[in-house]
Amino acid sequence: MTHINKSLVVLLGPTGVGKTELSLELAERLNSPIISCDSRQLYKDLTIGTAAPSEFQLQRVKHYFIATHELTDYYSASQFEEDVMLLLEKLFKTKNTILMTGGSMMYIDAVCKGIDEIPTIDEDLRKDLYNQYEKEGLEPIRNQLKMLDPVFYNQVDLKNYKRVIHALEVCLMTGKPYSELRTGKKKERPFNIVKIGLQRDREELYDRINLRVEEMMKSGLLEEARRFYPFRRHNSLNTVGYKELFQYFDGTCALDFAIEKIKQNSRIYSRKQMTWFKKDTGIKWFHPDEKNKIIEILEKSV
RNA sequence: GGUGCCAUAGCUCAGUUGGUAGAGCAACGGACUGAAAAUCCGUGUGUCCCUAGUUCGAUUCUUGGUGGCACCA
Repeated sequence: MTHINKSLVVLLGPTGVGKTELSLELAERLNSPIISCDSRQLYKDLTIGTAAPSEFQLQRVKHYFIATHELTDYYSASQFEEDVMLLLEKLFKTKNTILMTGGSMMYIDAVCKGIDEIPTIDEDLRKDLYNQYEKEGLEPIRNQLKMLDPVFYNQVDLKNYKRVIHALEVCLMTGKPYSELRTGKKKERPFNIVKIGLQRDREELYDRINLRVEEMMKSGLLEEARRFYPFRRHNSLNTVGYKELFQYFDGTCALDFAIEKIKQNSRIYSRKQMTWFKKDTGIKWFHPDEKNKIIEILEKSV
């Protein structure tokens, strides 16, 4: 059923643009909790390095998907879609407008556009394939994929091991070609979606990112990273701000170099986010200072 | 002050037996359907320090500058 009076407001933008601060104000104004849409802030304890909302901010507005998962947990865009859809169903019973904010592009799309129904891969199967990949390289895996799903084999970037391996995983797991399960169909949602994009001039954004990294270091990012060094093989720690410091701990680079790399990788990440967002013509863009304009738009559209 | 070496992309440097140049890093563009802050792909952006010669043609050879480094005073 469609609730035409229900709206999901999505506040998005590149890392460091100023989403968190504005999201609190908007949430209060909309009388909404905040659904965080961040593939790293959802892990417990990655507080400094992911610039997660502070204790104080979390008290100010109820947040979902902040520090809810263990560093060793497996999580994905598809699970996020499922979790958020269930949550929205519940929240919309008492509220007409819900705010979601974050910069994880695929998570946003999973909620707004949906994602195909493909089973989560069995842990052992994934392990086996990665063992094979480490021992024999990608070639044998490519060949298997070519046999099981020649259609996808011809589409996929054959150098991108994650895509190749995942396609084969799905084939082996389901007994069906991966390409058959990939419909790419957009799911209809029973609520309106309003996307607000936050944007700054590149120089301004880069300055903020660089400064924020310095502040993270002052706040104790080095100690935070050292604490989770034992977890470095987990995906949750394959994250800008941690992986560079792990290299320093490994002794493969100097601390100053690692810090510069964090800044650089954050800047690169912000560009990748913008590359993705630019394709989405449904986003209305604003500078974070244009708060009144944003509120005006929201009052008109929700 | 003298002698020697160097000056080429944002940086570190190749190179052109004279036909206006290319690597790494950086920078920038892009792809993206269950690990996405992941993973992968693409692009050279240049007064070859300045000046005057030689030459059909000079970033390359020669003269004179300028700047840097080293050694000798």
